[in-house]
Amino acid sequence: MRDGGRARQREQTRQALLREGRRLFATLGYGAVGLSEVVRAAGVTKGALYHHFDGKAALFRAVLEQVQEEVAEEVAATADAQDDPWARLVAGCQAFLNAGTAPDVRQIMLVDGPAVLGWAEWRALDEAASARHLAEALTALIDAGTIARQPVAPLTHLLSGAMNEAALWLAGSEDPEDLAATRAALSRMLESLRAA
Amino acid sequence: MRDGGRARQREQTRQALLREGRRLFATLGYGAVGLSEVVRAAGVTKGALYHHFDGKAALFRAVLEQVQEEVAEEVAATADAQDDPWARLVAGCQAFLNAGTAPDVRQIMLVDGPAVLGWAEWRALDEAASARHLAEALTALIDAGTIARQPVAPLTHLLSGAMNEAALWLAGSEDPEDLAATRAALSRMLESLRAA
DNA sequence: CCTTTCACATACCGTTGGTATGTGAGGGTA
DNA sequence: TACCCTCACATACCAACGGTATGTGAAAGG
Repeated sequence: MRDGGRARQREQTRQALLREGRRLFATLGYGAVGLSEVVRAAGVTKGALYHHFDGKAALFRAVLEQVQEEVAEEVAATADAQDDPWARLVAGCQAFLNAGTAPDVRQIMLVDGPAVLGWAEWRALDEAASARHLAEALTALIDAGTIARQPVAPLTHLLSGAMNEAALWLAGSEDPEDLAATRAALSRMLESLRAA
Repeated sequence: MRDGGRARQREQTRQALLREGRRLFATLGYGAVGLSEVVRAAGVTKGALYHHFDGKAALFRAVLEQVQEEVAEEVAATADAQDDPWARLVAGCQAFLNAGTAPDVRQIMLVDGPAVLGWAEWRALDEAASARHLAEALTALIDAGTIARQPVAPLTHLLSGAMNEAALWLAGSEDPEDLAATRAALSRMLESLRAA
């Protein structure tokens, strides 16, 4: 009775499951995490977990959505700080490179995501969260004549894949020079799109 | 006594496990495949599987190595048919795009691979099988002055990731126009590297 | 022919994801 | 305030799976 009623407690439990699930999925990987560990860390039982989520994969999906939202938000914030559409594209891409090197993002979003949910569903989530912004930015640049007119979907996937893999590599790299070199190479890649 | 001795039978059993494992991993995905299904399809028991492999992940690793060898061989063959170093790079990249759309390659090498073996080990295998060739081709082109001098590792990962994701997308795409558009976009990307 | 080895088969175990059922504290209603 | 229904879990349980320990019969070696 100290704080709010049932709804309060419900949300609190759900957040605890998401928090501990995310932490364990990120550190151990999806396959190596047992639900017993998750519920023990969250201070509840399996009954609570199955009351909030449909199963292990559903919990992971909820965690993944949360991670993707955070990444998309960070990328969008960085991009929107720029005025020029072209500068927004470049800044957004580099912001994604940064975000992708975080351990949570790396393991949950880039490594386990496609395998657990299947590539198609993972793609749908990624599309809704961040790839859509990339496609929109490219479309705007094409309409403005900055980039040669061409189908955006292939370009989106090529760039998205390039950044995903690069982020994965950078996350395991110790040489800080690699980040600068990758940014430079990515910039050159993007720059090549400007000419007709 | 009809055919060769033990060694013959041994190899036969091993190949049967690899064949059925590959088929099931490709169609159902690693997580959805039970070892009982594999051994039943191969006509042996779990004893045989654990006599040949250290476990489920080891079987998957052996299957993955086989898939990667095939892809690398196909890519190398296509590339080596070209005389010009630049033409070899372009032909090799497009051959990889083709190979990556095969269902086996898609599921085993691109989706489950990183999650099952971990990204680092998956990368090591990929490096040994195909990414090394890409890096060598880029190095040769840099030494020849065709591409501006720059670190090859970032470039390799950007291109490798771009092609992986593109292949994944193309595998699920129904529009045959997408393949042509992707090849065109990839060609433009590669072309952009020529200028200094 | 005898023995050893090898390539499996059989039987079994612990753990894990998932389910079915119990329960006690809200919280609306009279 | 007494009642009671609902909801947010806890408890108890199960089937299936990966993995292991042990048995076995045929092939190689002497």
